[in-house]
Amino acid sequence: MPHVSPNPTDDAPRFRLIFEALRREITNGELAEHAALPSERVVAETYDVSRMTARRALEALEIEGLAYREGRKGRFVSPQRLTYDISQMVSFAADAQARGVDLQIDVIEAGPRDADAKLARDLSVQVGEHLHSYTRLFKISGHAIFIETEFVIAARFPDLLGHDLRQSTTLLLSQHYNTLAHTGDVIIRMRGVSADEAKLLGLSANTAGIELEQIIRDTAGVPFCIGRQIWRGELAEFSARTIVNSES
Amino acid sequence: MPHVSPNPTDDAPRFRLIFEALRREITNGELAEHAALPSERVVAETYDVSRMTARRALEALEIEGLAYREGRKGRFVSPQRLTYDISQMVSFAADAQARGVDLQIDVIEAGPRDADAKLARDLSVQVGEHLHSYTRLFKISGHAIFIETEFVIAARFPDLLGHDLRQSTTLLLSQHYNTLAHTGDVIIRMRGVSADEAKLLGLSANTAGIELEQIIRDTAGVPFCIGRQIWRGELAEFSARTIVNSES
DNA sequence: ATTTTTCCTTGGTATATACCAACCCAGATG
DNA sequence: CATCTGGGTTGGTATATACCAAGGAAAAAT
Repeated sequence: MPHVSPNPTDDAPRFRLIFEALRREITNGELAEHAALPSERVVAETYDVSRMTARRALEALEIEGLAYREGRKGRFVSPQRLTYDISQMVSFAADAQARGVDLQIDVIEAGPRDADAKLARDLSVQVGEHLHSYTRLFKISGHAIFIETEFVIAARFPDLLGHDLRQSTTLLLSQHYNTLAHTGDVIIRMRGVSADEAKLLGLSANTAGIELEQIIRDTAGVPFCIGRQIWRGELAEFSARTIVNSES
Repeated sequence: MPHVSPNPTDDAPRFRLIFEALRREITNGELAEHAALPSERVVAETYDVSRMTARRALEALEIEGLAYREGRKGRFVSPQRLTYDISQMVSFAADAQARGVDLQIDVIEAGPRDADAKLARDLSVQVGEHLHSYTRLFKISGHAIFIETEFVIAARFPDLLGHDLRQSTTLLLSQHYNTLAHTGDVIIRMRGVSADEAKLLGLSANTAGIELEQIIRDTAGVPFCIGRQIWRGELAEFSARTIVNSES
């Protein structure tokens, strides 16, 4: 009997009730991290709603950060959020390895790239300056977390791309080129992931993610690296320690 | 003729093509900031798709940060993103006023509140300690930007709620209680807004937003204020200046 | 001139259906 | 044994429809 009109017991939308029921299952621990959630069709049948309504409930879980999709395999319970400390300029890779996390870095692309207007400005070089550019996918325990593209001044780091990029580049730059990250500017914003990014992250296009843009400077205050990361928004959180410029 | 099968000219989903067409209109400047976008029904007719498909295209614009919804009034072009510098502990209110922004603060709620486990830990007080709590809605040029709830130790700031809260509380605390923000910890994460928050921000429930949690400490390093903000994700970005702890 | 009413537009929710592409696994084939 | 091949699963896209509630604006009543 379709269109029976609003729910009699509760005036909240039906997808919301389903969402709350599933959320309870997750927070109660009935569903463990990375456990498979019921599929759209199963949810639809279980709660006697259409598949579209079931989907809305499941999508609400994703937005809430409680679930994630893995391509066409299904939906799964999100693990605890990963905290990334942006005020410690220590590289994510070095930090993760130090904490014994099962980190894996895939190199997606690496090659030369000339500075466009924005890169030139951020790196304080001329437009057209030769840069190295490399894009890497960071995974933890097999789960994609974020994609990072970095741009460094080629003249300053000759043959950088000849090294193995599946490791912390912070360490690489300090060990082989005597360049130490000292200060940096970071910008964080929410935005939709592109089709390419979605594919790498195992998301569907137009999912919201968090973009992190970093300008990294050496001890002399000279910028030498631009990093752009796009994170799965539901898996990460960013912490910072701030000290006031005591203008008192 | 329904179900005519994939688009012949382009194999991208149809909602994506519409999304891109609308995006072009926005980035080209054909649609100004805060200008009304065509409604779901108009888009559906214009591009000869069903309303659901039209809706998907419009929702993609929201995720991308290019559009926002205002209740049931319609969708509008997002203004330029607001940058909030989290490493300058200067209050948002004071900063905005200094830059001549038309900021308006609505007090939603204010009253006593006892510390729960998490608040007690963050403020280094006993569970049950009396706190002042107040929730305020920040708007710029009439557009809601974020909701902030702050918790301060009541004993330290007697009669704080007797003051006008429609101003920078950073200033309030420094002028009347001689307490200066000096250091702070910030956490940023993406999460869905609750139904209440959505109403205040003029969003629909289960839209993604950005949550910002701050612990603010005085010059002696003693925490005295916890702030929790939930931002419209598409309208904001957060910047930070970081200095490495030079562990070299 | 002000208030009330009505109507239309807008997004919000929901159903029912259809076909597609990717994926996984089990069973058949080589 | 390894490699194909189906069939079933999953989400992805898309249509067509229906009714609701909130909001705005113009029309009607006061």
